[in-house]
Amino acid sequence: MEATIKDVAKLAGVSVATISRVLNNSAAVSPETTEKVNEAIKALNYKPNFLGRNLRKRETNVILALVPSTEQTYYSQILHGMQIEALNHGYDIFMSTTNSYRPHEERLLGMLKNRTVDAAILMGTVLDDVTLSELSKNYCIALCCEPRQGSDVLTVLIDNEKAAYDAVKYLISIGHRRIGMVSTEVRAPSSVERENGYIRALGESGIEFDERYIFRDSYDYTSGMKAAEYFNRMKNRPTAVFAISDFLAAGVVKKATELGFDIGREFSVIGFDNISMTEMYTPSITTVEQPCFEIGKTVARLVVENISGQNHKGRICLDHRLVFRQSTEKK
Amino acid sequence: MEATIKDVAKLAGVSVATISRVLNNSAAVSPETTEKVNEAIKALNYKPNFLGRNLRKRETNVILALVPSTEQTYYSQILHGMQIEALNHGYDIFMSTTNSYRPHEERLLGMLKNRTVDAAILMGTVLDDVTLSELSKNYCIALCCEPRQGSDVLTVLIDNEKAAYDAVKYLISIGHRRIGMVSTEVRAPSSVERENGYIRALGESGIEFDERYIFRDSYDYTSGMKAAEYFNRMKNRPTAVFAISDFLAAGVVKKATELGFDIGREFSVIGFDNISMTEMYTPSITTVEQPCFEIGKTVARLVVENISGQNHKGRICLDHRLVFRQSTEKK
DNA sequence: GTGAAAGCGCTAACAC
DNA sequence: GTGTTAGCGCTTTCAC
Repeated sequence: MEATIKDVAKLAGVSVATISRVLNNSAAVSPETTEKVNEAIKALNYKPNFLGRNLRKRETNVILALVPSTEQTYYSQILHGMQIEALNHGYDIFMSTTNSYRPHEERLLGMLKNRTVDAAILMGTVLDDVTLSELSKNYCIALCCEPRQGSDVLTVLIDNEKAAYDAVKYLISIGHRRIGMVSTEVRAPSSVERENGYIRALGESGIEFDERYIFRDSYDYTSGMKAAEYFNRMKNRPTAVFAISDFLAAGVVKKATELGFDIGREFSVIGFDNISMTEMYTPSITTVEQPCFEIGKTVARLVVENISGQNHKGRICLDHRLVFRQSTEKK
Repeated sequence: MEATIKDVAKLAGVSVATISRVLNNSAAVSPETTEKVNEAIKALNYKPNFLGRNLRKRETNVILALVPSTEQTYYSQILHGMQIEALNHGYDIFMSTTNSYRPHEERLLGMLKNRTVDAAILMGTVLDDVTLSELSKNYCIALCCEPRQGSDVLTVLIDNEKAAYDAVKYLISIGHRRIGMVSTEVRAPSSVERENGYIRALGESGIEFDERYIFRDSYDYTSGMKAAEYFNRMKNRPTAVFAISDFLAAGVVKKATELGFDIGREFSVIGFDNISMTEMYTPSITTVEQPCFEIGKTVARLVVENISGQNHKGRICLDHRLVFRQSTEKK
């Protein structure tokens, strides 16, 4: 059996209130008493039970970070940023995966309701807008990277439309006119916004948009390979491809290489996220980088502030940047 | 203000004890009463406060999974396995990162002491053996994939020595005699065991072990590139390389390709972990696969059983397997 | 089958 | 500066 605050009080010869005061530095305690208390704490190897504390204080100092899966390594730096910032404010970040499966996600969000956590940050969700809005009325939640239309839930992310626009504009600037895009059938808002950026960049450069230049399938790299095959079979093949994720871009590069294309300035590929693989790949892959660490820090800070009564909401956009690598380079 | 069990009791016209019974199915309650209670619960949109429950029951049904960082995607399937299995037993898995930084790890393990979590699973630790053993006396902890010598803490993993042995034996079987190894300066037990397997495989095949054929540096792929450069400068260059991680293997492949080596049967590379990149890479990389999902399920199950009073300890080994890809194939 | 009441470990108001 | 005490929301023993 572990020591409780009572045991410490008894040993130190003071009341439990005094122990609590020393523990929390919540009121003045005389130096002599403080020392006695600290000795008793050490002697009993006492650790406060947070269940008691949390129940009493109605808070846990834990923030839940929900990701669809940990397969996507770009979450790594976001998580790191959240953790560092949260720690600064006395909070811990716990991560869990929803597997993009509604019952899992609902179970985890139930932890807001049963007070297991103080807040939740969602990096993607399978909930509908209504459920999400309803939830945000009563609990402290935020979205990270993946926005929801028609909801003013606090959301920290980049401007996906502009990021895609910049990527495609760059492809145009190095001479491409027929530019394919690899997207997903799942209409995630970030994907839709990236498609819009692609379309705007073409339009501004007087290139007619042709729906057939967008290939949509799943998220994994085999879809990128399928995309490369698809583009290869077209009459007017694209000479460049913009993919909404690095996995897809890698698939395109892999298959295009097999098909004999010479990846670089002549046949260019741009991905999205700047996961570590893009640098390790041969050829290395040009990509759009999200400021993951900053995104993580920002969303954690705002969520902590919301827990303390503030009311940040709506979108907070941070700056993306293009990272230039071999897949768009002159040889 | 949220509804509490008292509010529900009042509305349903019964005692709080009865509400609790209905909630937990812990004792017989008449059908009529049950219905009244359920109606009141629905009417008030009541959700039990787990802080109260947890305090009273002295448990949280939460298991903490600690990883050094989420950069290593091979944790993904382990986590998934843990989650699925834990859920079956009514537990949730929360993950947090230690950044291989002792204060962070200690803070997180403090959650065992302050009862924020019921158990912890460590996929790597920076704690010393004594601290770890001491901790395991009083709390429910387990190690996953990364063992500790001289500790009988429950550990679920593969036989790293045998896995490395198998990989190197395979390289020998396809004709290699000069085989380099890429390891890390940090003497993680799993790395040491893999080095031992490498040495045993050479010995059994009558190949003299030469310390210079082991290149040790850091974990990331640039170290793999350095290794390739190092091996390339040797008089009797290796014709094959076994790396203790896929990142290192990818670095070797990348640099060796740049140096003009033709990766495959003639110059072979084997990695470790089977992260998704090994399949996406060009050439795809032969590697040792750990049964991650099974490892996750197993450690979660054993930990849950330990929470309920059992005393599993020591090593539990699961089977690895070699995944053959282009980096060891005939062209 | 149901209720009363104790109490999990802690904090914080209030009294002195 | 310190102690007394109520009570956070829940489960569970013990009566009936």
